[in-house]
Amino acid sequence: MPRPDENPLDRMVETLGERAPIPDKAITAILQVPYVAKQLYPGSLFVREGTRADKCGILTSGLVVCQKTNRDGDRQILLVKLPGDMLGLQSLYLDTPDHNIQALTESEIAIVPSDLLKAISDEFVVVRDAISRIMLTEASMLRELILNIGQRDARARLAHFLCEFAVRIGGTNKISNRSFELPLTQEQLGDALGLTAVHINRTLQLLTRDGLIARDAKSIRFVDWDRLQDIADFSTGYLHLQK
Amino acid sequence: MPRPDENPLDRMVETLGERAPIPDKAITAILQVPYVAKQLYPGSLFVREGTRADKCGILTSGLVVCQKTNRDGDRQILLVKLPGDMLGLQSLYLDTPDHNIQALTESEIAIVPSDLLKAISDEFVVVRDAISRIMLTEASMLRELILNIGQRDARARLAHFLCEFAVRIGGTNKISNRSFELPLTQEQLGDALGLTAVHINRTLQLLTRDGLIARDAKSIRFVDWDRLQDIADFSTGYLHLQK
DNA sequence: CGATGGATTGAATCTAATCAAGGCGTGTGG
DNA sequence: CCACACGCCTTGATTAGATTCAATCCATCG
Repeated sequence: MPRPDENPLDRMVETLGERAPIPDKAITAILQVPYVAKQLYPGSLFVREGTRADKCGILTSGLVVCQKTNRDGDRQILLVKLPGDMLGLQSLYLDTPDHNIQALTESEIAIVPSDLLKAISDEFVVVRDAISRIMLTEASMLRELILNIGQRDARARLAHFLCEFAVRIGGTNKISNRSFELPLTQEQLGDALGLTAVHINRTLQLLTRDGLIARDAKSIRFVDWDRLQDIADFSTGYLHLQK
Repeated sequence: MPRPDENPLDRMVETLGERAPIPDKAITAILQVPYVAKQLYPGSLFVREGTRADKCGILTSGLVVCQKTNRDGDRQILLVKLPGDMLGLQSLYLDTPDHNIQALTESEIAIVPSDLLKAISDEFVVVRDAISRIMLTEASMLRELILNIGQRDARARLAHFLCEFAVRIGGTNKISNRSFELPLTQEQLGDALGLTAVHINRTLQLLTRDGLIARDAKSIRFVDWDRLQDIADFSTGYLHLQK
C-alpha cells in the first residue's frame, strides 16, 4: 500500500499512534515540524556510522535497512525497515550513530530535525512512550535475530525471515497460500542472515522442494504457512504487535 | 569491585548519572523507592519471557545475562550484565518480556516496581534521557553482536567477546598485560557466541598459541591487546562510553 | 545486440558440530 | 582420609553444513 499523496507526518502520527494514544495537541505539534522529503537510491546511506546524529525520519516508500560492516567490508543487515517505520530515532538520545541506514531499493523518506521531535517527546509523555516502545520493539527484533543467526540452521533461519517479513507487511491474517513480493536479492537475504547468496539460493530451493513455499520471479507464496512457522520456530510475540 | 555495603539505589543513581546529570530532586525520589534485595542462584530466572513485566532492578553483584531459547532448548545469550547494570528496563514500556534474565553465577539484585521508576522518569526528563540512553546502548551492543555472530569466524568472535568484556569491567586504560577474571564456563561462552563449548575450547587454545592471551584456571591475561583488538575488529564506539 | 545484475548449478574445501572418551579439581560422604 | 561423584575442561575422530570458486543461465535494459 504505497500512499504517495499522503503527508508523511500524518504517517508518522499514525505510526506513533499504534504504540500509544497521541493527544490532539501533540498531533498538531508533530504536523507542524518542518520536514524534507528525500529520495534514496539503492545503496545510498541516510545515516552513517560515526557521523553526527541530528536527523531522524520516516520511510514513506521503498525498503531501507539498518546495517553494519566489519573491517573487511562484509555487510550485516540488522533490521529491514518497511514503509511507515521510523528511521534514526537513536538520534534523539545519542549523538553518534552506531550503525548505517541504507536504502535497499529506491525509497522515499521524510527527514525531520531530531531536536524538534525530541522537544515534542519531552513535552508529551505519551509521545515519548510511543517512541520508547518503538525503540524497544526494534531491540526485541534484534534479539530474535541473534537467536535466529546464533542457534538456527539455514533452513529455519530463512524460514523465520520469511515469516517475519510476511507478518510485518501483511499482518497476521490468512497468510497461508497468499503470495507477497520479496524485493530482496539473494545477496541481500544472505547479508541479513549471515549466509552466502549461494546458500540462500540452495535453501530457497529446499523450502520449495519441501512444499513450504512456491516462488516465481520476485514473489513468494506460502504453500504451507503452518508448517513453515513450525520449522522456523516462529511466533509473533517478540514483535510486540498491538491488537 | 563488589560494594556489598552500599545502598543499591545509590548504585542505580550512579548508573543513571553516567548517562545524564540527575538533579537532586530526582535523586531523592529514586532513593525513596522501595526495593527488595534478592539473591539469585546460578541458572535461576529474574524475568521470564511471556510473563507479566512489572519489575525492574539493578545488579549489585554477580553475573546475569539476557537470553532466549529456541524450541529445542538451545540457549542464546544476548547480553551479559555486570554489577551496576540495570535489569529489565523494558518493563517501563512493554508489558510482556521478550527474553529471559538469568543468573550465570550467584548474584545479588535489587528489585524495584517498574511503575514507580516509570513515574519518576515521567516527572524528570533527564532521568528518562538516561534510561533511554541505557536502552539504546544495549540495543547497540545487540547490533554489534549480530555483526559478530553473523560475519566473523570463531577466532574473531571470541576475541571480540573478550575485548568487550575487558573494556566493560576494567575501562579502557592499560589493558595490555593485565589479567582479569572470566567467570564464564566454556559452555556459557558458546551460548553467547553461537558456538559449541568444544569449539570455544579449541579457539581459546588457538588464541593462546598465537600469543594473544594467556590463561590459567579462571582468569585470562591479555598478552597482546593491540593485536587482539585487531583480529577481533574491535573498537569501543558501539559501547557509547562517556568520557 | 551486447552488457549487466541476479539466479542457478557443480565441485572442492573448510569451518564448526557431533560423538565419544578421558582428565582434572573440588567437594562430599563413608 | 580416601573414594567417589560431579562439573568442567580437553582431546581425537568423524560428519555435516556452509563457503568458496567458477561457470552458465536468464531477463532486462540501453
